[in-house]
Amino acid sequence: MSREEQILAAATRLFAERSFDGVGVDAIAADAGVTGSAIYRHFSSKDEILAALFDRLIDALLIRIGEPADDPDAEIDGLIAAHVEFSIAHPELTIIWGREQAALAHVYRANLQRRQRAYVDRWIQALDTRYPGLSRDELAAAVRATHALMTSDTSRPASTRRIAGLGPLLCSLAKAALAPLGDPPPARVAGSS
Amino acid sequence: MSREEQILAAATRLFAERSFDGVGVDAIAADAGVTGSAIYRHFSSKDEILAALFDRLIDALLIRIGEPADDPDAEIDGLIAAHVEFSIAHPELTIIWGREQAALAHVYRANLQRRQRAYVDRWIQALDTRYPGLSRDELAAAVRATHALMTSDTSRPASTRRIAGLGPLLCSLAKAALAPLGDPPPARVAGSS
DNA sequence: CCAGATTGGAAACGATCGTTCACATCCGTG
DNA sequence: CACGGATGTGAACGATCGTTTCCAATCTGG
Repeated sequence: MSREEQILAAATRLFAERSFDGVGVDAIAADAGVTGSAIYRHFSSKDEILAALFDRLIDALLIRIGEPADDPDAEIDGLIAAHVEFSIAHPELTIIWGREQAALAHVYRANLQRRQRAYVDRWIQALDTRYPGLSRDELAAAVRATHALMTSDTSRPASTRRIAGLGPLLCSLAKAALAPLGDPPPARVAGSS
Repeated sequence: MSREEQILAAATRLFAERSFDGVGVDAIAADAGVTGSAIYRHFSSKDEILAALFDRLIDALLIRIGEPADDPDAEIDGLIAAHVEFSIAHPELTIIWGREQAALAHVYRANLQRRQRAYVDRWIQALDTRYPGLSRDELAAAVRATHALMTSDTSRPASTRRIAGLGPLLCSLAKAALAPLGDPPPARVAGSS
């Protein structure tokens, strides 16, 4: 594990436990086994560390969702499973993702928002196909609601035990939450009733 | 509006926009029309301001939910409506609630957690009555998931427009999300099929 | 009008913040 | 061995942090 990765791992842990503004570079460096000034051999600023974390986060997320499925229901199920699995596999990054976006310096924010929008658009596309007739604002709100539901375990106090079978539970809740968005569209060709 | 309320209003706005650690007492005071040191005429510390915000937040929430309803479905619907309406009426407090709990000083944390547990227990009771047979951990996870869904609009970028009919949409999504928890329990006395 | 309490401002405190700089150490390559 | 680049340390920087202190202004009740 390179020093750079050690620093990122320490920053991930500390940013999640406290916050970006609540953690100093000296604390991150100490957790990585060096002194504060050594941070600047690997990152040009504290902000760049946070930006690197967001970049890795989106990478890990985009890798999980793969290529779109043809069947609308299968596509949504795949997106849900990927998102839930990510939030369980990387709880600390998930916490940072939901909490520290405003703390990201303006210089790096545009890039994060662009990649993030690509991810959300994939969701909106999937929902629009499966539940047609909704406005883009409504679709975006539904996506936000579903994402919040799936990452809700990160708001659990760190002391409490993570329950077994959490992933399937969150998947079923997320899938069910989308039901009121509408009935499935009619199949392209006439067939079964 | 008393100076104390002005300070709390300024703190609410700034803590929500930036974060607790990211806002200095001078900024809060300036927003309230005084200098930084004047803060300490009304609050003993910056932490006490945050504690006061949490206290008011729980107050506003507990007032909204009122007394428990007899019908399990009506009770859940009431809880959902109250929570959604609160998060829409007080978006800044909702942001702070979800983001700054760890920033609250240890001295004030126990009180917040006690009152918050009372609120969550009311939810767990309602869900346990309507969807019996689940473990307490599962119920707690479902409550967290539903709460996250209902407050998801606070993760919207501040620049985007809030959509009309957001409240009913979130209510229906929240209600539907609970469906996979199980079928309704049989009525106490034999009657309609 | 005056005594006392309330409220606010200016300045300063020690601490911590992110960052830089000068210097030492190490390591691979010639 | 000599050398240059990569890596790390310790000290210091200006800035900002939360807080305290001292003093002035304002208000209130007798």
